[in-house]
Amino acid sequence: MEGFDCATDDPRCYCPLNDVLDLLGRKYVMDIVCVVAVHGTVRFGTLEDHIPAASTSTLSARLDDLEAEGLVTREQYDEIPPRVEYELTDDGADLAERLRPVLEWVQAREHRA
Amino acid sequence: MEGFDCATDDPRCYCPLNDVLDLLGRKYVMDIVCVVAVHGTVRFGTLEDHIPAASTSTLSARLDDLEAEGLVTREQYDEIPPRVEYELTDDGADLAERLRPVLEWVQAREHRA
DNA sequence: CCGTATCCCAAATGATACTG
DNA sequence: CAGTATCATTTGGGATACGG
Repeated sequence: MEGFDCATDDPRCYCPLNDVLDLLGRKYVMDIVCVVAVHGTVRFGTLEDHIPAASTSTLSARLDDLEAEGLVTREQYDEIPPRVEYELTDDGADLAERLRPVLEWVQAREHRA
Repeated sequence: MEGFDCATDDPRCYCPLNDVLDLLGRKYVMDIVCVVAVHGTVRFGTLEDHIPAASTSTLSARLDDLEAEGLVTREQYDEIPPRVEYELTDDGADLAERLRPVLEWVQAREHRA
């Protein structure tokens, strides 16, 4: 991994644990980012349809986390029935773009297996 | 996310949950991959030094998982004292390469904050 | 040195019901 | 529709001690 900003002799040379990485390292989070990225803008119910393994409460909690981290925005429309749209921020889109090669690799690998 | 192999109307269009993604989405796993990638080959104790937040048992368990997924190899030398070297497989190195932009983004972002 | 075995605890998720 | 609240449960992870 040449070029990676990391002096190999420093015990803390690796990309250290932090909030975003912790968040990414939680169930469904990469999936959520991916689904939002693919849709551009997406409603809560749609997310549930796409990630049926995640419970309502978990999905909701992770979306809150993502919003708090500034990776997604939540737009609420006061209609009846209510409608809420989630969308990636510029920052979130940047992350999604970097995540894509990883997800493609995961997909390709599963296909091989 | 144009170009991502995913039809947006399919409820399962996103990169689906699978074993590798689950593994990546666990505490310290991306860190472990990164540390091994940076070192090329690394001993257990060194990994512990680099990721002090992870307990011995957790580190050991994740390394087993990574080996089972074919992402790292474990080479044991019957010396006294014993020595074990972990190394990325070709597959693991491929993943690490794709992970790098993500980790750089995480690092850069933390630096901004 | 490199782990595994145990036990324990906290955190994280699931299920469900209910509300604006 | 889009959640929140609550409760139960699992699972993951920490600490420690011991074995090869």
